[in-house]
Amino acid sequence: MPPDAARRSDRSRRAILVAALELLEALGHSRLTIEAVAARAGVGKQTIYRWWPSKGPLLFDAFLEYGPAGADALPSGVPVVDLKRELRAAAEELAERRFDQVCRVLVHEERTDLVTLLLMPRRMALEERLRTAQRLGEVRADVDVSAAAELLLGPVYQRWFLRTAPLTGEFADAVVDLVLRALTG
Amino acid sequence: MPPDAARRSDRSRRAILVAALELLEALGHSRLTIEAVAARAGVGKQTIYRWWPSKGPLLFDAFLEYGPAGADALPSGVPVVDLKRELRAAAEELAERRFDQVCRVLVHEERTDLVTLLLMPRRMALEERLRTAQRLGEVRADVDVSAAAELLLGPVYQRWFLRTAPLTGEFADAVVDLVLRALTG
Amino acid sequence: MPPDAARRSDRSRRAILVAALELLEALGHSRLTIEAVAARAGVGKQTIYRWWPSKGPLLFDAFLEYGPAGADALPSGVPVVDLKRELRAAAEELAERRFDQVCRVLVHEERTDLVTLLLMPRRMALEERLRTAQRLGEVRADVDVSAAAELLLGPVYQRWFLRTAPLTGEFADAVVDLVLRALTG
Amino acid sequence: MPPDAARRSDRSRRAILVAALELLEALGHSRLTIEAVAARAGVGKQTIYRWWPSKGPLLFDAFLEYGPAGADALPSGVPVVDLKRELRAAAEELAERRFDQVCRVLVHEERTDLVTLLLMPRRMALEERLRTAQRLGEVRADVDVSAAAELLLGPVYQRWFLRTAPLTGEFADAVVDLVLRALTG
DNA sequence: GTTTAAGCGAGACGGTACGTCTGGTCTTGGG
DNA sequence: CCCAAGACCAGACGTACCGTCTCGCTTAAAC
Repeated sequence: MPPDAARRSDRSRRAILVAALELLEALGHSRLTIEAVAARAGVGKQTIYRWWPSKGPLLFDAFLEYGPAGADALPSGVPVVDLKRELRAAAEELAERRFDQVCRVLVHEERTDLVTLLLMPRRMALEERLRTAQRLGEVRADVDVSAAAELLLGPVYQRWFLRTAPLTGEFADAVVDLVLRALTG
Repeated sequence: MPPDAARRSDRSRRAILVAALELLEALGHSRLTIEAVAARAGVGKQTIYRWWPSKGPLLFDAFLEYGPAGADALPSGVPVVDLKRELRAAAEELAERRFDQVCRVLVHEERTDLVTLLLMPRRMALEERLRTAQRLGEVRADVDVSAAAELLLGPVYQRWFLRTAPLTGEFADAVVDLVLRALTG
Repeated sequence: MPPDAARRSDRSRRAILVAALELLEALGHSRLTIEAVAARAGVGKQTIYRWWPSKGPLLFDAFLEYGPAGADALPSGVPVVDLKRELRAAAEELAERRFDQVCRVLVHEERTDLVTLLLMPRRMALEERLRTAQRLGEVRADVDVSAAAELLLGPVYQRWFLRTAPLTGEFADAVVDLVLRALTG
Repeated sequence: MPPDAARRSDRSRRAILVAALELLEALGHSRLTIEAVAARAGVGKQTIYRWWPSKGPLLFDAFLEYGPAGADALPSGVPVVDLKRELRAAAEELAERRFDQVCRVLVHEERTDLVTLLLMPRRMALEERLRTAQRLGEVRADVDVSAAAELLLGPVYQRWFLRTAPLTGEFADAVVDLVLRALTG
């Protein structure tokens, strides 16, 4: 039977999540071991295995709880500016070591549900900006917002994941400019 | 000092590469072990470690040598048709188990140089089609072919490694249609 | 830090010792591997390495625990008879495969302290008989019992480890007869 | 078929024997590997395996060829003095590292024929002294010279092989004194 | 207030694979 | 055809982690 969450030690839980993130940053995803997390957290291995099935979900929780706040600037109302801001923010997020490594663990474990969850807020915000742009007539009305978001994020994700080229703000801007040409009347 | 490549046993080399691919297909990248490859190839483990540092480069070589031939159809000369063909081919390649698994091992081992190498031929072909289109005036002369290729491939690669949605031919076509709008006069 | 002996699994410990002796008997000391002992005992290799540094001490413990009982006959009180009995017993012990093989492993690993420990009981018994003989006046009072024991055991041990000649009971008797001439008035 | 001894390279042979003894002295018998001998001798491994079946015979040859000369003093004619000289010489020989290690390899490989060959000269000399003593009436005529030699050497070999106690000249003398009591009228 | 019964730190356990080392054989090119 | 060199197959070595298990010990709810 599953463990009783009510009696769970919050002290241990937090120690584990913090230790996981610290080690992830220090060692990278492939050298991170559950054993080391337990040792650094001063916790029995079983306490980790009791609450998480593997590294992936553990790091996911760790990131959710101790990851960066991500307080975004308010939209300016100018579509092209806001879209660029949003895509640059996405690129910067991916460049952060913790975020990057967590995502890579999740991709490696094929936990796409969790990766998606992690990437979703950014995507929702981007779609919101696209809808605004649509309302203002800067994007054609027949454009599928979801497809458009994929078009914008695709090149960014690719550069991140495959590291084919540096993931700069200028690149993000260029993508926005190019894609916008496809979306305008 | 490094081993003497001139005296290398080609018989063993081929047996190892074949065994690696077979086991990769049967077990997937996470269950594939060097030990099993050696056993199936009828080879000492040392013979693998002598020539490859880890699973990643081993599978890379295996795929290069015994991967699919990739005999592509001749270009039709109609840019939109050829671009769609090319992007569909890229998507189909990624969907193939062997290719997928090899790439994932390489990403996990942080050997993105090799992933890039693996993906490069497709990209080169795509850029060639774009240049043809440019010559025919279907793509503006000022468009950066490399950036355009990234725009086309980005969404496809994203769906592949994040598995956020099925990687169909229709999707590839849609990407081409959308991006072409950005690239035409 | 060293492992916690209190939490040691006695089941595993016994299984390992038994397996070690069985394999020693079946294979001889040079073909005996830790790996095989672990497999036969149904135990992880680490459980052996955790508690023993090498084959030598492992086999030593195994022999101490599961070696022959050594229930010796009561002394008859006749010195020459008891000395012969004792030396014959020593010779027979050395002829036993398990004992022989354990000693050879220990000598090879330069653990002569343990060999000595293994041979000590026999020697103590022999010295006891010599003291009795001394009390009865069959051995001169000024004889060093320890040196005398060495004189008796030396030829036996020599034949054992050099295998220069068969180690028979008659030989042991002859040694006793000869040495006694040196020890009597 | 066996290799053709006539075409054997004497240069290699000597280099191997010297290297073997040097490494034996440096590493001890259990850490000595054929591989290291070949490397140090600048010789292919096969050249060793072609001419010697294992470490034992190799070291035996090495010792015979490059071991100490052992030019012994002339006998004094006084039996007890000569016997003591002889047994002390035996003890000193065994104390020498090279001799010791070669013997141990041979004992470990159960090549008692070769050990015997190595120890035989000493034993022959000792028996010669015993026969002289017998001729001079210091040893009874009915004493079996061979058995007597065994009685003398046994304790010495034992202390050497098992290292139960230091193998001093005094000890050798004491053995002679004690045993002589058994051999005189 | 005691008594349970869980979670907990600790770490031993049976396993699996690692990457290294050595043994003994086979192959290649040079002399 | 011997030799140096060293690649080869084979398989044991000792280590690192895996995920499970068992120990006492808190510790908080249920009695």
